[in-house]
Amino acid sequence: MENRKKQIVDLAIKLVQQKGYVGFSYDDISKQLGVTKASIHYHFEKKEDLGVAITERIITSLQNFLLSIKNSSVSGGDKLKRFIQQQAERFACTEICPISSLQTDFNSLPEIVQKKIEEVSRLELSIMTELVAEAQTEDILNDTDDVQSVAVTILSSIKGALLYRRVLDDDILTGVINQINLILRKS
Amino acid sequence: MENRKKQIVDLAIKLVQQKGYVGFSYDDISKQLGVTKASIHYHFEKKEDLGVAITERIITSLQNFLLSIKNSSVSGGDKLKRFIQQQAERFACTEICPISSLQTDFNSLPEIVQKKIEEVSRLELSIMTELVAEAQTEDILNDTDDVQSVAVTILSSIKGALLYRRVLDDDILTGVINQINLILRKS
DNA sequence: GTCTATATCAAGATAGAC
DNA sequence: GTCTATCTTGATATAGAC
Repeated sequence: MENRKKQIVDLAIKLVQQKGYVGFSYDDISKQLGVTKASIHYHFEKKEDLGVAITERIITSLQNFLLSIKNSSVSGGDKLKRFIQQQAERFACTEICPISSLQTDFNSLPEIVQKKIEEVSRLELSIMTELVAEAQTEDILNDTDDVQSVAVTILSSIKGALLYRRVLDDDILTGVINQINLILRKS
Repeated sequence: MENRKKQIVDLAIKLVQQKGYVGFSYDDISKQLGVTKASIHYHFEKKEDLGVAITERIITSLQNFLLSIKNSSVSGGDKLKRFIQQQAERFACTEICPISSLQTDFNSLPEIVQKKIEEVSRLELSIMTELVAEAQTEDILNDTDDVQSVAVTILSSIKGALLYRRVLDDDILTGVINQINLILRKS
C-alpha cells in the first residue's frame, strides 16, 4: 500500500515538528498508526531512509507552494504577504517549522539527511529572495534594502518566533508578523 | 571538587548548543572530560538535574550580562546595539543559542526543565523589551512601533538566523544584523 | 504488508570498591 | 570523587511466519 508510506511520512513530519528528529521513534509512529514497529521498518528500513523521505516531502511541498503563489495574479507585495501569512498559519501553537527542527538537530543527522537539509534551506531562502525582489520593484521596500538580507530576516524572525511561541503564548508570533509588515511598507 | 561541577555544566551547555538536550549523553561528557560516566552521575545524579543546572547557568549569565549593560554609561541605542552584537558574537558558526535548542526540544524535556525554559525565555524577552523601550525614548525607533513586538522580532530573527547559518554560510547572520540596525534607525 | 520474536546497542542509572 | 561492573530501558534493526 503506497498510501501507508505517505501516511508514515506525514506523521513523521508532525513528530519532527513536535519532538525533533532525534526525539521521535519508530515506536511513536507504530503506536499512532496502530501497527507494529516491524511494519514501519518494512516501508523505511532505516530511520535514515525515513529522514530522507521527510526532507524530500518538505522540498516538494515548498515547490508546490511556490508554484501556487507564482501563478496567482496578485501583486508582488501581496504574494509576499500571502507567503508570510501562510508560514504563520501552517503550524499549530506547539509546533515549530520542521526545517528549523532539522536544522537544530543537524549535527545528529545522518550525512544524507544533512545534505538534504542544506538543499531545502537554500531552496527556501531562494524562494523568499525571489518574492522580496519582486516586491521591491513595486516600491514596497526601500531600494537601499538588500534583498537577500530582507529575505533571511523575514524567514529567520518567523522561525524564531515559533520557538518562543511554543513556550510562551500565542501572540508572540503576531507581534513579529506585524513588525515584518512594517518593514514591507516603504518608509 | 566544586570546579568539576562547573566544568560539567560548561561542557553540557556547549553540547546542548551543538546536539540538543536529547542528543547529548553522559557518555559525551565523560569522554571529553576524561572521566567515567559514573563520575558524572556522582555530580548530577539524573540528566534532569544537569538540565536544571544548565538552565540556571543560562539564567545567571543572562542576568550578569544585563547588569553589565545597564551599568554602562552609553546611550540606550548603544546598549541595544551592544546587546545585539554580543548575541551575534557569542556563538561559533556551527553553534546555536542554547535557549533556542532547549525550546526546540521542549516537548522532550522533564517538566522541571520545561518550567525553567519558560522562565529564561520570559527573562530574555523582558530584558530585550526594556532595552528597546529605552532606545525608543531617544527617537531611535518610531513612536508607533510596539516595543514588545520589536523586542521579539530582534531576538527571533537572530536566533532564527543562527539556525540557517549552521547549515549554510557565515554571512547569513550578518545580513540579519544589518537589517535589524535599519529598523533601529528612526525612519 | 503486517505480525511475533529477537538481536543489538546505546543511554540513563546504581552498587560497591578504592 | 572516581573507578569497575552491572542493571534497565528504550530504540534501531532483522528473521522468519502468516
